[in-house]
Amino acid sequence: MRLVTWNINSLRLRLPLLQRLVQEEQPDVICLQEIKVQDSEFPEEGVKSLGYPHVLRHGMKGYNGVAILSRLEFLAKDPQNWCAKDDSRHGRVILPGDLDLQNFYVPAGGDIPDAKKNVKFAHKLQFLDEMNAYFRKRRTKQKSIMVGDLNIAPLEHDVWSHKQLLDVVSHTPIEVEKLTSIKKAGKWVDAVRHFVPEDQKLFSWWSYRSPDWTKNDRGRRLDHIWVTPDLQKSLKRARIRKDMRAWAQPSDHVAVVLDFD
DNA sequence: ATGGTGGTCCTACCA
Repeated sequence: MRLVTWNINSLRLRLPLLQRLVQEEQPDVICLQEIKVQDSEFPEEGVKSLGYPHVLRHGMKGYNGVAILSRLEFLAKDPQNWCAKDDSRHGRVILPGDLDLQNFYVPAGGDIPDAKKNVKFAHKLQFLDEMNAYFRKRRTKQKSIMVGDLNIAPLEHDVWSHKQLLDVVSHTPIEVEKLTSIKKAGKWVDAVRHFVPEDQKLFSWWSYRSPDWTKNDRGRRLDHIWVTPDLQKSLKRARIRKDMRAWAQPSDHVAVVLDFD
């Protein structure tokens, strides 16, 4: 089984890049974030012709939006709202074998890491609290995977400079603490760090706001794949497709690829 | 301390 998560930053604009990714990886399931297309404009035929007849889409006009594309049928699908907002940040499917798969697009949180001065940061923290409550409340679930652009780089070597990013939204102590708490609540295993030691730098995002993204490699690991402990022994391989950042007209995020039995 | 680029949609907003 091959699973991919990718913040595509506009599905319609980057459908050709999705096609290239499909040709190169042949994933069974693809979780997308920031599709930036409302459901009525969703490129249904384009996605199906890539070999994905089963689609969950949860979009809105202009912003956000997630989708799950699958070669396997869904036993159930269930997009969900968070923070009492209909802002298209989540989708969940059950795959054959009762594999539970959740796809999240956590709010980025704006520029100022202070919930009193910045409502976007307050929204991000509230979203994380709701995720925590959700995973704490549901029974210990097996065969469960959660992926997405979580907009937090939790570990010291998930950012290019731990010291310089301590006060930068995505790597502040309060965000890291809340994400770590969610991880504990769901007993999640970080499927990528399962294969890559924590002292090794690892990024999935490089800002557009740099004339040369390769210079000094100033990235962050914002995109994640977590699995429940029962799946840990099934994990085969995980990769972050850094090379995709050098594609023509790229997303600022690259795909994370997981192989498992 | 500041501004840098790229997406949607049409005037700013968001990343």
